[in-house]
Amino acid sequence: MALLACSARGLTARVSSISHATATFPSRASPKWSEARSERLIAPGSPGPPMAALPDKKTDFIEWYLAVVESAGLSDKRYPVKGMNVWTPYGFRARRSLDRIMIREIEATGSEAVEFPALIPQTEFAKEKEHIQGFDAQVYWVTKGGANDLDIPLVLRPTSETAMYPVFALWIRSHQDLPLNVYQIVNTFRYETKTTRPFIRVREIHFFEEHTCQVDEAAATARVRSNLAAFEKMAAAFALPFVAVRRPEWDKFAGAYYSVALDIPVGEARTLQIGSVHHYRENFSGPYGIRYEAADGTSKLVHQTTFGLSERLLGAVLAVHGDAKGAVFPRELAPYEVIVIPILSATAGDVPARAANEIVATLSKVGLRVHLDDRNDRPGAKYYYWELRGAPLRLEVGAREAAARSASAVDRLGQRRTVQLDSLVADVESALAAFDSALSMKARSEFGQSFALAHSVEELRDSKQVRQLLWCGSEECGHAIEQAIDGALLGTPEGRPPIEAPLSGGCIVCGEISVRWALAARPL
RNA sequence: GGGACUGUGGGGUAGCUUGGUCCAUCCUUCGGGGUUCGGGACUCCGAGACGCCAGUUCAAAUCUGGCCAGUCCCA
Repeated sequence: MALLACSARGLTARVSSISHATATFPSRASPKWSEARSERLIAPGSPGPPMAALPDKKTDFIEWYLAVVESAGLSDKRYPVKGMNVWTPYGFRARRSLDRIMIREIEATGSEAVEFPALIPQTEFAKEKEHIQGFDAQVYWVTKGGANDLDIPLVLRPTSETAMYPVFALWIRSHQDLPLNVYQIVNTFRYETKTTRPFIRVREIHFFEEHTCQVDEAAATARVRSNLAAFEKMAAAFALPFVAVRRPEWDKFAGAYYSVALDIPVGEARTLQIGSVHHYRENFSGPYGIRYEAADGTSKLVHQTTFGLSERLLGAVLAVHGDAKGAVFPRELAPYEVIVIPILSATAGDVPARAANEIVATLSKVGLRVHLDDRNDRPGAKYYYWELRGAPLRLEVGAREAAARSASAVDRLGQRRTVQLDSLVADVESALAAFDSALSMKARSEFGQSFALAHSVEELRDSKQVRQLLWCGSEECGHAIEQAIDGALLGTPEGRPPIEAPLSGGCIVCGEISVRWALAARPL
């Protein structure tokens, strides 16, 4: 059983060693990384010494990912508990942006923020059988208060159904109280035994969860659709193309009637689940007694839904948009939208610095997230620095621009243009908009190339893409597909499948003619 | 749960086989000074490590045992 205990000695020893940390590369031994490190390359146009390159994204994806997270200064994973990482100032800014987008879109659908406690009594946690079975191996238990054993052990929330639903039962009396749509953004805890990765698989999760109670199944189904629509808007802000997939029976959320997962393709034939929406029907309202008096006077159970997202979205954005130079943030998610770099020189005096200050003042006045980089470094070093950290747009002002009341704007995809100080806000806005649209176009094109049809079980083997195939819906054939692809049957797309093709032919395993589209891949 | 491997400054490493030549190599990083600033500048000075605990030995980064941490493979 997992306890919260952690070696006090280990903690102090390690913490003292990281107290002055400004380091950029992973500390944990990694043979692949050191191989990659030994390959250095000379940065194009660099007169200086050879610089360390990031590992290759295509061939060493995980190494590349870890190096980007570390060297972009987004997370410090040297905290001495596996899977529990430190949010650095820069990473926390990205997290705030993430929260802001989620909050904006969910509140637009009439959901309200709440916060429930992190500790859940075992007695409440145990009420829904499938749910506890699903989480049993993953929960942290709090069993002591000081030196005394607690009479009822407490679960550190792995998700909040069992914390909220006893209270929902108190809140809801009549159909007038419905729908109840609430969400919270809190940390949840899951005892992962597999290898943990910053943002993607962690033990302390920065989690978004919406929980709703509806009058009946149809209303709950409508809520699921509304959540999917809300996510579409969030995904637009992240420039992340995704596919919503109804998971097969054997892979749905513990306790759900059905689960719709939000998946994105990453790398070769791999997918990453970045969120999920669940329809619970009466599966939880029964055990927790969440009933209401209907207009006709009868007592009914509510139908519930949930919508879950997490910091993994940040990982997904890095994985999808990042490149050989490092992270790439879409405008809304970026810690800073605009970086201003004065180009100093002995002959220009303080002219560039004054222009830079004017730019920062103008842009921050309208609420843009701007950062002035006035460190004593060469401009080129700053360009590389902010490219690594994924800043969408940088403005360079030297003597030439200052004299012309302009600045050079270069976006993270390398597009260069000139902006005028006298129409600065509009010019910067349009540069950012152009960058975002180029970024989503690029992502959409890569998304499109990540899927391929499979016409037979044979074609699943050694897939380089996510496979779309015909499936009869049986568990037996599903498992045969999973075995062939050495991964998972993700399920059936909600709405249009990634590849639009006529639904003709039979199940690729058994030949049955009554079929649907399904997707298969190797989850990351 | 079973097996294999790894642990050296903030990051990456050399040294370990054959104990001494190691108050530990190199790159990067960090602090201070000067010069410089349109794609990773230069220079001078300085800072920083053998995972932990025992054992063997005249002598341990190096050998042995235990512990802790991490990585990979299998169930």
